[in-house]
Amino acid sequence: MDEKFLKPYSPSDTEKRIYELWEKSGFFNPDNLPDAKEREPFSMVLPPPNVTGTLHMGSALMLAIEDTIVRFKRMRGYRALWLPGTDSAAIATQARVEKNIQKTEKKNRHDLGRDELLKRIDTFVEQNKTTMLNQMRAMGASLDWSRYAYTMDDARYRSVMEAFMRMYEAGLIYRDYRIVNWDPKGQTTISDDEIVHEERKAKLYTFRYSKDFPIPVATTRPETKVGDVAVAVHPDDTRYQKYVGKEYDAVFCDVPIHIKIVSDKAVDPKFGTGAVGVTPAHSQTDWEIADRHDLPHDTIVINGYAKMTVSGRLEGKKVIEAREIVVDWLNNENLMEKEEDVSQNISTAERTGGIIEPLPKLQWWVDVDKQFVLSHSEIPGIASGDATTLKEIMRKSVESGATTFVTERYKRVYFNWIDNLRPWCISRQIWFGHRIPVWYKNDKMKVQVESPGTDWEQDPDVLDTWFSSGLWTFSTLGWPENTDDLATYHPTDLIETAYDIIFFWIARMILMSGFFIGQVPFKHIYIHGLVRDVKGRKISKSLGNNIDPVDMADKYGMDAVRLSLVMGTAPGTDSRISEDKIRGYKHFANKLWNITRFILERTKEITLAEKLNDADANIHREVSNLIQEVTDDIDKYRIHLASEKLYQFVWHRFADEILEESKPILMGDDKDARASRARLLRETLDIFLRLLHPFMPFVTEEIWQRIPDRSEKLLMIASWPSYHKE
RNA sequence: GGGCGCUUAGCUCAGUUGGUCAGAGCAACCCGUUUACACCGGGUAGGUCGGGGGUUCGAAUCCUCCAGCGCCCACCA
Repeated sequence: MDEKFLKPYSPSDTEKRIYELWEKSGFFNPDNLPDAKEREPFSMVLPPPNVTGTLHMGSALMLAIEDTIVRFKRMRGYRALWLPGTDSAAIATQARVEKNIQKTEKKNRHDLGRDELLKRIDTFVEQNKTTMLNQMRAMGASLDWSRYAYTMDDARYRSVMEAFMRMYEAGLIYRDYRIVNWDPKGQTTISDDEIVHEERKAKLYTFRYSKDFPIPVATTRPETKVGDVAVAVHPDDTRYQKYVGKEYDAVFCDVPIHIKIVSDKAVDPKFGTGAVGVTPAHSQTDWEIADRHDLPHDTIVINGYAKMTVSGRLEGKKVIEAREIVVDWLNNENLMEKEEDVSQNISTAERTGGIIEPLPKLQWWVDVDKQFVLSHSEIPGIASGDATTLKEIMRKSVESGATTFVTERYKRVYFNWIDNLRPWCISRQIWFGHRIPVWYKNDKMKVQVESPGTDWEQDPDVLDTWFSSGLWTFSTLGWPENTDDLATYHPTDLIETAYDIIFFWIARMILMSGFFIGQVPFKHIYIHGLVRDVKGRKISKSLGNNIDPVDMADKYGMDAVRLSLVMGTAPGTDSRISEDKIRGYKHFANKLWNITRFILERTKEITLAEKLNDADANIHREVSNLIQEVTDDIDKYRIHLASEKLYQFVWHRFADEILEESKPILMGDDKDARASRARLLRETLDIFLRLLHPFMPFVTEEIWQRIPDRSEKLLMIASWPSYHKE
């Protein structure tokens, strides 16, 4: 017996060495697996972590689940590909770098210029990337590094440009002047789903524009009222019918305004006074009302820095200051009728926390409702050559079952989102990202990747990071080229990700994959929940409750960290992590270590029986049932149950009972019983190592490398145990 | 306003198509150090599975109502 077994299992002496053994074997690349060509493919892309920092427990959970599945599939004989990558996370990354520079050098991005800022970002990204890839290795992730992709690398750049061009040619990408979600803090537009609503207390003011104005209106944003062009009332509201169509002039806080009374069904007669001051340039709803009534849209009174642009006492004031000034003015003029406290949802930018200022801007959009002809379609319900829409692709892909949610309820969440989907704003006023391939000269515009000539100016904006992420399942496999990888591994079999990016990412991948290759991007969607701290709180920097997975692995071993994340964590539900939990699973790794020691020690001088006796055959059947259940569980992605069953059986059935009762047998006089039991124990150990390997790859491989009679050299590619159907 | 969930032992949660599903881990208490492991073993705890009603031969598991809690979406100014 290997002398190592005489001491407790030491993860820190083991993990790095074992990972190198795997990586050097070349079998992370499925094409190197024995008889690769005969194997059925299984593929999965890693949701690329943002290069903004280091891995957190959420990423660790994701890696643990995915690695467990891909190791299982590999052992089951699949040509298993797990494709690694990292994400540039445009806005988040640029914001981080800008902040650092602001702090250390007191410079903003304009002081540096576009080229210099991008250089700085590249340096930052390189550093983080190295750290993160090493962390993924530390997790034991059996990723095929030969296919590593980064959202901003050359191959992905080509895919993104190609995608933009094709969508533009199909008329799905267009440029439009309309209200956008402007983030004054990040100085960029963001899409609807990058908004986070925060409930805050606000005051609702009821006032009149002037003494002779007939209708009082209510607002939470008095400062925008200098941009009003109309008052809208509900068509059925009898109180105000007589005023509809009338026009009034007033000077509101030094600003001359012209107000027309219109009737529009978007107005709720029961809210406030039943009359809305219409501010087309600073409200989505109002912009649409203005559209319907042919009102002017160009009454911009707030700029991109959230400051007032009108002249008079409000000039240059921040919106918050302007609000107070307007309120004072209304009170002084006796125009204020009521002030009441209300709570309202305020829109903030997910990445920067800035309060969104709706502003009209000329931006690029993806039209999800426009019809186009999908020339090639493998999506059930849409035939090749059918006219369809992006929204329909998203709907049919899931409705038809071509792609399924492992946790059924997320299907309804997904449909709910599609139903509310509006045009997707894809241009961002930042510098880090894929620059929009559009060129301008005077009032001419060309859409192409290469510059049309020296006197043409490229659009300064870059694409929403989710635009390129949406291509991920196929851009990583070589699209737009017709590669073998694409033919072999797409659609991918599984996507595994957190529920907070179903809309950002899952839906966009379905959209993009459907449009560009007429396929679903993946057959199954496994959604995992958030990892919370021991008190159930979200893990965040400000709370300082982050537990670093690699730190924990240094203390307790990565197998323990992985088990603590996976055990009892049902798909789609949040879980809690604590150091105590991790410590507990370290004990399990050691238990397995000692089980091995016991078996090797106690059976080394016994010649194994040819055949199991009846008692041992019964135990073998028990083990066989376990194999069946565990296999079935993992096949159905119930890895939380599979791991618990294994833990339970190995420790409390096998070690506590079977090994205990084996002691007298192995030391007894019955030679046949001894031989039979020795064989049972050796075989069962072999089976356990295989079954446990996907969950705790390091300790199982380490043991495997040290047992004398193993049939296959590397546990990582050993075959999954078979079982007899009852 | 719309949607999705949660409520099971002190704590954290499992419970897959309704029938050994009333469970696990941790914590607690008692006992044990005969050589695999003290990173251990044995034992103990009695939770009417949030509440009411219903379907069923049978429900934690399906339906309905009620009470708490959470999340997501939404242009109520």
